[in-house]
Amino acid sequence: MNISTASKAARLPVKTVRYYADIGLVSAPSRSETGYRTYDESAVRKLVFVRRAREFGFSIDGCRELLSLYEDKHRSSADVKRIATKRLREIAEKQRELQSLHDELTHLVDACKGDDRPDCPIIDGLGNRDQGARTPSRPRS
Amino acid sequence: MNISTASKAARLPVKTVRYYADIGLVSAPSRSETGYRTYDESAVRKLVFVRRAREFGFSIDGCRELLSLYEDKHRSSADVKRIATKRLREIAEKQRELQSLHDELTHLVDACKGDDRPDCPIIDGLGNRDQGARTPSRPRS
DNA sequence: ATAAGCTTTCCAGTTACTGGAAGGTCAAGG
DNA sequence: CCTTGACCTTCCAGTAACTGGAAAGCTTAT
Repeated sequence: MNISTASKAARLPVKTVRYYADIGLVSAPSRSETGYRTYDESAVRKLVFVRRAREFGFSIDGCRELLSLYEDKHRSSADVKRIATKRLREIAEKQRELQSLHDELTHLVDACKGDDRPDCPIIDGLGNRDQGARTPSRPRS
Repeated sequence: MNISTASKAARLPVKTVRYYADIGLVSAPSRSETGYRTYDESAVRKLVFVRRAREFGFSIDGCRELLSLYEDKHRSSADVKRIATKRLREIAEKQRELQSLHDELTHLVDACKGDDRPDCPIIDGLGNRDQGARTPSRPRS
C-alpha cells in the first residue's frame, strides 16, 4: 500500500510517516519502480505502535528503544517494564510540578479582584515575590 | 551593570538574557562605549518577572503580553486575571491528560510480570490495543 | 605584556514535526 | 492522445525557546 493508505491505517499524518522513515524509526519495507514508498501490515503495526508510544509521551529515542524491544522476539518483559516504569516516574514528577503551579496560580488569581484598577496581585506575585533580585519594595498607592 | 551581573541578579543564564534582548522581550536599557549591554534595576525586575512567568508556563508571547500589562500603569487587573485564568485552565487540562496517561501506563506496568519471558502486556498494550482507547471491553482471560 | 575572564556577533544544533515549492506518476474522462 | 486532479517524490525553511561554540574585541590583574 502507498503512504497515504498506511498513514490512514496508522492514523498518523503522511508527513509524519515520511519523517519517521527519514529518521530511520519506521522505514517503508520497499519502494515501487517509480520510487513510491510501499508499506505492508507489519510496517503499519509499527507505525501504530509508535503513535501509541508517542501518545504516552515517549520521546522518539524512547520509541526507538521500545520498538527494538517490540521487534525482538527474545526480549524480556523486564526490559520493557524498566523503561515504562521510568516514564511513569517522569509523568508523576510532571504532575507534581503542575500541581504546585496550579496551586500557586490559583492563589494569585483568587486574590485578584479583576476590576478596572491597576492594583493586581498576579502582577505583584509574578514580579516582586522574589528575594533573589532584592528589589526595593515598591510603594503601593 | 554588565550582562553577567544582571543575569545573576535575575537568576537567568547569560545566553537567555541575551536571547530575550535579541527577540525584543527585555532589552538592555543602554550600551557601554565599547558595546557592552548595560542593565539597571528596572531591567532586572523585568527579567525576574519574565523568569517567574516562564516558570508558570507562560509562553514567550504570553510573557510579552503580561509584560506590556506589567509596564502599563493604567492596565486593569481584569486583563491580567483573564490571561492568568486562561493559563490556569490550560494547566488543568494538562493535568487531566497526564492523569489518564498515568492511569493507563500504571495499568500496563502492573499487569507486567517483569520477568525474563518475552510475553509483555506493556508491549501488547502499546501495539495491539489500538481500539481499546474508547472500547474498554478488554477480554480478561 | 600577557593571561584570564569578561563581552560581542553570528552560526548551528536541539525536538518532532509541519508547510510549501518544484516536479514526477497515475487513473479517469473527453 | 491530452488534460485534469490526486497522489507521490525530494528538498528547503520554519516552529519554540533556547543552548553551544567559534572568532574576535574589551577589561583587569599580575
